[in-house]
Parts: sequence; C-alpha cells; structure tokens
Amino acid sequence: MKSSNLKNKRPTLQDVADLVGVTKMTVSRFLKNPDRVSPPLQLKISVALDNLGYIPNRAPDILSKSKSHAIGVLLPSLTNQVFAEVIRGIETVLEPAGYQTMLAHYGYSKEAEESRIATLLSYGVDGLIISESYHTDRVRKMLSVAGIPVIEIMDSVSPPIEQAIGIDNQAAAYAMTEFMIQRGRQKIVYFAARMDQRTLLKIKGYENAMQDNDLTPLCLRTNSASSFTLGATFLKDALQQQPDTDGIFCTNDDLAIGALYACQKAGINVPQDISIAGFHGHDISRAMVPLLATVITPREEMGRLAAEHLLSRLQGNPVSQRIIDLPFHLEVGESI
Amino acid sequence: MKSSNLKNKRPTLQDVADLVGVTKMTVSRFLKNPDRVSPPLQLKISVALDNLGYIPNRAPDILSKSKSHAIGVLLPSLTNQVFAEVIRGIETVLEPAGYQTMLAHYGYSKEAEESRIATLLSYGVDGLIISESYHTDRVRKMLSVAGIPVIEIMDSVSPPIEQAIGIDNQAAAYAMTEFMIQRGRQKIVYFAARMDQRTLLKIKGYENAMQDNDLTPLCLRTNSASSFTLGATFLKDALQQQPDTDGIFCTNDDLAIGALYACQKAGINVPQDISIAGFHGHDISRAMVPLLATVITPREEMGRLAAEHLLSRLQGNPVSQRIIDLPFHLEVGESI
DNA sequence: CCATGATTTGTTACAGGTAACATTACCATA
DNA sequence: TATGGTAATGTTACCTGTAACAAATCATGG
Repeated sequence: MKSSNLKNKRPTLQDVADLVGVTKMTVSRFLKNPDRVSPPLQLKISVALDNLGYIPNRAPDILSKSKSHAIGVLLPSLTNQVFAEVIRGIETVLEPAGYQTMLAHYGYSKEAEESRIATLLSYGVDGLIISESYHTDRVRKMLSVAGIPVIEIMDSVSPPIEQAIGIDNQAAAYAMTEFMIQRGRQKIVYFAARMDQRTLLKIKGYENAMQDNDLTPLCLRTNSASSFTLGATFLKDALQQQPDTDGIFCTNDDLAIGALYACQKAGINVPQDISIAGFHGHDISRAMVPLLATVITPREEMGRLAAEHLLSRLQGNPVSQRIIDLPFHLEVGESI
Repeated sequence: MKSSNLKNKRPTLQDVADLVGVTKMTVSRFLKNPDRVSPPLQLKISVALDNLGYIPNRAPDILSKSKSHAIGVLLPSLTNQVFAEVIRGIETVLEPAGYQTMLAHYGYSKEAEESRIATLLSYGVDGLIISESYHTDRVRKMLSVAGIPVIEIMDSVSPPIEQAIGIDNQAAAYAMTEFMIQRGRQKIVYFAARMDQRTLLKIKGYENAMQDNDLTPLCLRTNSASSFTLGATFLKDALQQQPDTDGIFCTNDDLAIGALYACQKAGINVPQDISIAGFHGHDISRAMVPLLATVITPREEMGRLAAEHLLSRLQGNPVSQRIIDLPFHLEVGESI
C-alpha cells in the first residue's frame, strides 16, 4: 500500500486503490468488469474513481501487450478535400470499433514519409493505412519489421505491400479523355500539379486516349500544389502554347474550377469555346454554374473499406484480396 | 544477455544488444549520443541497428517520464476547410519541434468531446489544443487532473480554461453586417448552420448590428452541417419568408457560395438584386466570379500561434496572455 | 610499476496496468 | 467441528528504455 501522488501528478490505479484501501489489482478488475469485485467495493471504487478523476494510461498496455488500439493513417496532405473525405470514411469505421486514429501527413516528400512512419510505429500503432504505391526500401523494411497490417489506398494498380484499395486512375483519365474526344474535342490540354504517382498515372491515361485517337497530347505540369489560381495560370499558358485549345482536362477539381473562372473572366464560353473537366467530384463542382464535368471517385468508401479490411486483419483474418479496385464514374455536368 | 525475439516480433534494444554482444544500456547510450560509446562499438551498433531495422518504442518513456512528445488536437470537424488550415498552422510549428500531432474530432457533440479528450489523455499527450469555449464539467475536471497545458482556439471571448487564441466572432459579424447596411441593404437575412458556440456569437453580432440600425433581423438556422446545397435551400426559404430580401450574410463561405450559385440559376443578379457575404475567406471565394465578399480570418496563424504558445508552456514558461485576440478583416469582393 | 583519474561498460530499479498464480475469507454440508 | 469448495482479494512478474549508481578498463605520470 505504498502511496504516491506526492507531486500531484495525474492519479494512477494505485492512487485509487489507496483511497479505497485495496490493491490496484482489485480496481483493475472493477474497471474491466464491475461484477468481479464485491458489491460494497463496487460503490467505493466507483466513487474513488470519480473523485480522483482517474484516466487510464495506455502506455503499460502498449508496453506489455503491444496493443495500442491506435491506427496510424499517413496521407500526403490534410488540406486537400480528397483526403479529408478519406479520413471521414476511415473514422466512420475505426471510432465505433474503439480505435483511435493517429493522423500524420508528409507533404508528398518521400523523406518525410519515412520519418512519419517511424514516428507512428514508435507509438505502437496496431495497423497502418498509407497512401501512394511507391515506397522507399527503408519504408518497406520498417513496415515488414513492424509486423503489423498495412493497407495502401488511393490507387489500385501497382503491386501492393500487402493489400491495396483504390481506383484505377489511369483508366479513369482515359475514360474522361475519350469522352471529351467523342464530344468532338480535338485539342485537349491536360493540367497537372503535384506530380505524384497518381498524377503520373492519370497523365498516362490521358496520353493513351489522345494517341489512340490520333490526337497530340499536351500536358502542362508543375510540382507545386494545385490551387484555383494555378488553374487560371495554366489556362493562360495553354492558350499561348496552343491558341486553338478546345478542351481542358485537369488532374483535380481545383484546377478545373480555377480555369473555368478564368474563362468566365476572359469572356471564353464554357463549354461552347472550351470544354473543361475535373477529377474527384467535390461538392462544389456539383453545385456551381455551369456544373463541372468530373470523374466521381468513391473517396469516403475507400477510407471505409480500408478501415474495415484493417480491422478484419487485426482480428486475425488473412488478406482476402490483394487489390480491391473500386469503380469510378463520369459526371458529365454542363462544362463539356 | 537473455535473448528474446523468439516470435519474430519487432526488435527491441535487447535484440540489438544481443547481436552486438553488449547490454542494452550501451545501445541506449549510442542512440542518445554516439560518442558515448567506444568507436569500434559505434560501428557495430550502427550496423546491428540497421540490420534489425530497430524502431524505438515510446511507451517506456510515456510510462516512466510521462513524456510522449505528442500533442493532442481536438477539433469539431476535419472535413472543414477552416480546420484543415488550422491544422496546417499547428503542424508547421509542432513538426520541426519534434512533436507528433494526435488529431481527433468530435462532430460537434459534447459527449464525443468528453470521450475524445479521455482517449487523448490516455495516450499521455503532453499538451492539448482544443476548440470552442464551452466545455462540460467532466471535461474541465479531466483537463485539470491531467495537469498538462491546454489552449483553446477559434474564439477569443469567453473566459478560457487557461489560454485562448482566436478572433472576436461577434465583432466580425457585426462589422460585416454594418458594412452591408452602409452599402444600402436593409432586409439582410442571416444563414446559420451547425449551431455551435461561434455561430451563436456571430448571430448575436449580426442581430446587434441590425437593431442598432433599426432594422429587423431574420435568421434562418439549422443544426445540420453547412453545404453548398444548404445555401441554395436557405435562399429559397429566405425569399419565401421575406420576398424583398436584399442581402444575405452567411455563417461561412460554403453557404454563401451555394446561395450565390442558386441566385445565378434563378436569374437573380448579385449584387444588384441581392448582396451576399460569407465568412472565413477560403481560396475559392477569392477566385470565383463574382468575387465573394467575406470576413478574412487568420486560420493558419491561429494554429501556428496556438502551437507556439503550447511549446512555450511545455518549456516551463507561464501563460503570457490569457486571451489572444487576432485581427480579422473584411474582404469587399464583388458580391456586395 | 602502481596510484590516480578518466573513460567505458554493466547492474539495478522504475514507470502503470494486468495475466497468472497464491492466498484468504466465507459458507454449506457431512 | 472439520472439510470442501467457491468467491474475493492479494502477490509477483512482465513489457522496454533509461537514470542513477557501480564496476571494470585504460592511460598517464611520478
């Protein structure tokens, strides 16, 4: 019955036990199942817990059982609507299951990705949801050594570390390009920002569709983040490089909306003069005038599925399907 | 020299030590400062660490030193651009300082807030950044017992638990309303969603401004989340309840943009027929046609300052200023 | 060549909760 | 009353990294 709490630090089970006059084991039993202690103690312990404001400490559990009940989620960015919706999907599943989400982002830098994964692992996360398909050897080594389930999201093509859930970005871009061509567009320019794996795949899809129709692709690209103003800048560049541009396909809705507004300001009629299409189908693209043509992707479902499969793996089930390819669909809108 | 790693779990310091033939204490010394072990050992340890792919474990530290190097951030929502930018500001400061951000959200539910705070504390976070100004007694008790620095963000008015950093939402709403009135608007309707503390303050600011000018306030409200479509719905309601409505002030940009698009679709000229103003000044409001009038708030700076003050407190400094009131400013745009 | 001090490595204990095992208390029945 | 059995509670050890202290090793100068 050693007493601690000399320096008014946060109360421990021992403090509660001291107050009641039992050992901390008894209090621990009460916490897991109140019926495992005698009725009079139940009351006294319950009162003591309340009085002290006891908050459990997960560290001992992580230490002795390697179970943190935390899931690490590592995404390129948090200020991107796409990932915000993925996160919502993930939490929809993890939170009711009693898992805490530890969120981190790496700003599209492979170096930062390594350090973020190390940090998440150092907190003993029970599983990881990461994005992108390409990872450095050090990342692969860390993940293999950690021995926890890992799910990659966003893209469904590359061979996954263990399991991938996403869409076929290349096919989606091909489909939208093909659709614009069928609508009579010939000089379609692709706007690409943030040259990550998925953007490269989309560019490939666009270029393939153009070439399959004997058209010449033209892709404007930058490594910086996409934004509405970047869309406007790209529009100016495109018209300079190819004055008879009649279509614009953007790697995301932000660029597309920026380009569309720039057209409105410049007196260019959309879609009569130029067609514009985006990617992802954010709320705003479904509300604006004119409605934006875009590729609708199942972002929230992607997160939900990733979390569900992770939980299943944590329950000991094996990987059921290495690659889960989710459907996308084209929203025609009024801008094509 | 007891050997573990029988069940190929993640390697510990002991495993590294066994491989080198020293005690784990020696390896621990190397990790903190390589020069504290002899040069030949430096090499051997370094190789062993690499071979095994050792990843440190923070649990013992949390246990014995109550230092997790993690900061809990609790916000109402993550799928809201406002909070995404706050988070970016926070991470801009915390990440270089070696702190991991543990993000959680509670969907505007006080009950969920309690449980999220308990969870964050159970992971031994070193400090907390939370939002809103009203908290239940249980939350206040938990925070006081935890004995860690807490900073409240978003609003600068209510008496903080320890320290608050935000803007004066009521004054901001008053200023924008006053401005619209000066521009000749008389029948201004307020659109409010997600009735949290800050929204109530903004409504109060709007109502005060209207009354000070002998105008009758009319506020449309709902508890559901704001969205572009909600803005459109509200517009219809407003015109029905008050056909000669000549101004709309929205609690955020999403509602304002939704209302603006709905006007465009309905052939209502903005701002000739109706003025529209939003709140927060998101990227899109600065790019769209017409440019949206809005209240520009220092969201990223708010996060940055909160993190900086938290770090200062973690270094032992006292609270320097209980309430830090950040400036906002009005963006006139083209919609008023 | 030994004493002295500096450098390097080892030993022990601790943080908080819980599994596994040990003990005590209590009641019912022979 | 003794015995058996169950219910209630206590004891010990463990998980990992490191502070604090202890011991061993080495180099240097008298």
